Amino acid sequence: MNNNQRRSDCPISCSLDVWGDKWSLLIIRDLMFAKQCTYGDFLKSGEGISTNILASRLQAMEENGLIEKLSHPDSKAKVLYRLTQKGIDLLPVMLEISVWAEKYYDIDKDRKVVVKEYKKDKEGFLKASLKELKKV
Amino acid sequence: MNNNQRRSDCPISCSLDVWGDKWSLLIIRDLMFAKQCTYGDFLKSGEGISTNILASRLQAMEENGLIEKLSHPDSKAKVLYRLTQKGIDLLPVMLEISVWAEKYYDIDKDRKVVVKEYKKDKEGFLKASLKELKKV
DNA sequence: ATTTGCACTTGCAATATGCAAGTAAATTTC
DNA sequence: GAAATTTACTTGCATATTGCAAGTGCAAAT
Repeated sequence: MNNNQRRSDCPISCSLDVWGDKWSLLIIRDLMFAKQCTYGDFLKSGEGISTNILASRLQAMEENGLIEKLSHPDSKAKVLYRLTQKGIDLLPVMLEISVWAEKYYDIDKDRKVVVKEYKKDKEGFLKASLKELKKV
Repeated sequence: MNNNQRRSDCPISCSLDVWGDKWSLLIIRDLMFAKQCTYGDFLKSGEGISTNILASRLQAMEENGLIEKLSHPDSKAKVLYRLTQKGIDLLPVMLEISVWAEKYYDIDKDRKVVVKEYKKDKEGFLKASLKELKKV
């Protein structure tokens, strides 16, 4: 799949090597909103990722330390995915992407509210959200 | 190529539809640093984009209003590419990506300096950089 | 008039994606 | 307790995208 060679030591390039595709950040998004997700939860997301791509992205992101697998308390058949600290640290990136998209595209109204709150007091919003994400 | 269908009205998804691949943000990066670039300048960048991919990305980003083409003052054979306001507005995204990468990867020391400056006073740094980018 | 530089295009092989169907273990249902 | 269902994947194959190398056409320099 994705061999883990860096293309350069540019931070943008490094980042794209890790999550620069059409799906990885959507998985991260789901985890940021829901905190924990099962494989099936990701499949249910609106964009319709196909199951083989989902499996390959989850594996790559686990190998790159963005997410981790946990055993589900309810059942051995289920797996819980969760963000690591490295994954949680993508929050500011996700929020700035949202701010940009909100300026130029029609986006979901719930997310518009988040953007508005964030813009009002970026540092404060980040601090509170990070605290919340780290909780579990 | 890239048909311009939205996958959903999620801001992350919208954004990825526009620049979510391994190359677009590197082109944006070059333009943010150099302000103006020719086709040949992009080809010379460290990551080694191939010429057909470069052409397709430039076209897509022009169609999506991130960049624009200008005639080169020196020669009719040359073309200058420049960021539009929409492209310039990706600056906070680029900076937060850099902050993330700087935390987890070994990055170029010049970029480390930029990250350090940005983190010291985000709003101030942004304001100054935006002003500088809009100048030309 | 010929060569060089610049911005692309084209052809083709290699890789990645998307869809549909399949598998294996764990759980639920009868 | 056997059979059906749920869950997390894997496999096969068609299609789309990428990457490499070579080619084209116009402008400018020699």
